[in-house]
Amino acid sequence: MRLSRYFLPILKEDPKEAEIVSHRLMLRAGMIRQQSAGIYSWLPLGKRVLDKVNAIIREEQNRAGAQEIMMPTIQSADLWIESGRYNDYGQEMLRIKDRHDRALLYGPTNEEMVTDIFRSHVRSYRDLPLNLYHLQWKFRDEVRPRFGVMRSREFLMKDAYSFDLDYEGARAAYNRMFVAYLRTFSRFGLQPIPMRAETGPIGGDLSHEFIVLADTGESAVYCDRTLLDLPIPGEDTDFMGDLSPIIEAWTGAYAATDDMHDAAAFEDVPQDRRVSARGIEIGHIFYFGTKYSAPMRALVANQEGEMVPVHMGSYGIGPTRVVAAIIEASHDDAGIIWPKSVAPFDLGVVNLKPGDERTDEIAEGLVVRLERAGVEVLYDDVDQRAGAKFATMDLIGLPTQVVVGPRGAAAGEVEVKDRATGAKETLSLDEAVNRLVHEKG
RNA sequence: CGGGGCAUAGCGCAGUCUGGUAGCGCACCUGCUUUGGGAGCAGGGGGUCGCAGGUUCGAAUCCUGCUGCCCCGACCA
Repeated sequence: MRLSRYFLPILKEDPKEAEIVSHRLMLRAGMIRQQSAGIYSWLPLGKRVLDKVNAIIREEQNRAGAQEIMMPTIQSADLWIESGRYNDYGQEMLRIKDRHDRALLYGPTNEEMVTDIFRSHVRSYRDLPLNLYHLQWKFRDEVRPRFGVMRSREFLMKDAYSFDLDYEGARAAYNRMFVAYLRTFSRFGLQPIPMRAETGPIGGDLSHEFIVLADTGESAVYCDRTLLDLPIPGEDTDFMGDLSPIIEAWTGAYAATDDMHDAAAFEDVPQDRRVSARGIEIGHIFYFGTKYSAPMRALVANQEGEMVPVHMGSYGIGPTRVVAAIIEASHDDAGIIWPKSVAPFDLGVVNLKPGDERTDEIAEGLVVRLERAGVEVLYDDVDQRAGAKFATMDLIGLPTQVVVGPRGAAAGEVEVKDRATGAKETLSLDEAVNRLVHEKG
């Protein structure tokens, strides 16, 4: 992609409304635009990151046996009246009337709807376990949206919903999502810490929040340092097998958010292992049993032929929030530093002197070779001074920058710079291509 | 929802107190020079001053009402 043709409205100055670093950098890097309080458009650069995040989520959900569906944003109030939540949910629910004066709502979550889908198609325990997930926009009419997409009113949400015959089955489903979450967040370059959580309005009695530590986190969190060193379950994890040893390892040490904190229990953690920090919640998983299946009569026949309500769980990740969390965890004074897995482009090629025959030839040849090899390249062919180009590249945070200047071009050399470390290396064209294609691989 | 604040060009701001034909920096367009860390000079384009009323010969400025947005707190993925 040529930068001269790319819609990247970067800002040199800090927008005054942005208080936290991720919000500021997302606006400055031209990733998002606020349309209304807590409602954002995603511009090309931001959209690319969001797509990468979603792709990883899908891979790991599918790996864990979940199946993707898509449910509407607009729901009928009827289902919510049935579950009893229409009155309970309160002002956060955006309620709408259609032209026939029928009560609709913009979905804040989808337990009722997925339960309806389930009950209308599944009759037997033989069809279980089942896990359906979707990625969809949700709306919660927060009293005070803030921090950009970290706490917006409209936000993208991946929600998975599991259906099992009994508690044991549901527990296994919960464990599968638990492991999938560890893998997912790890692939974002984040270090997830599962913490026991309150179940809130979703209900239920088994719940974990996945927290990443960040100075700007919304809540105080406390945990045992050993959790920071646990190995992430590998790609070869057998999701059909017994995952409980993994879960036990990850839930054995102390970890709690502010509202669940037990100061006395925390005292039992050796002093040098106590971590007291701030955290961002990027995922939340619940087991809630028959809370919805019972009132909504989502019943299946068990082996004895009795109709029993299914045991359910729900498992959320907010991709839009995740993008902000990644920036909170990975940036410096110059801008964003994307982990390779979610970077909007693999690398940027900076042509320091567009219009110079030799420099253009080297830079464009490099771009073509890299793109043919499947590398995603943002090619800065804009006629600007070097300083401005470097500042832009640093701001948007592509993991690697390849600088092609007239001096190096004459010698057939380019400079490869690592955004995170700042390390620069001068390489021949062929060396650079080999290296960069290999790193992408 | 309690408390505080802001609204003037794409962005950041001055002008409002004390009414008199709307300004600065960045960005944008043209030209020349410049060219390895956000260039310089010259010229140029762009604003119903959030909206609606009112006062006045005259309102960005004074008065009334409304709307939007931000910050602190309570609440939340």
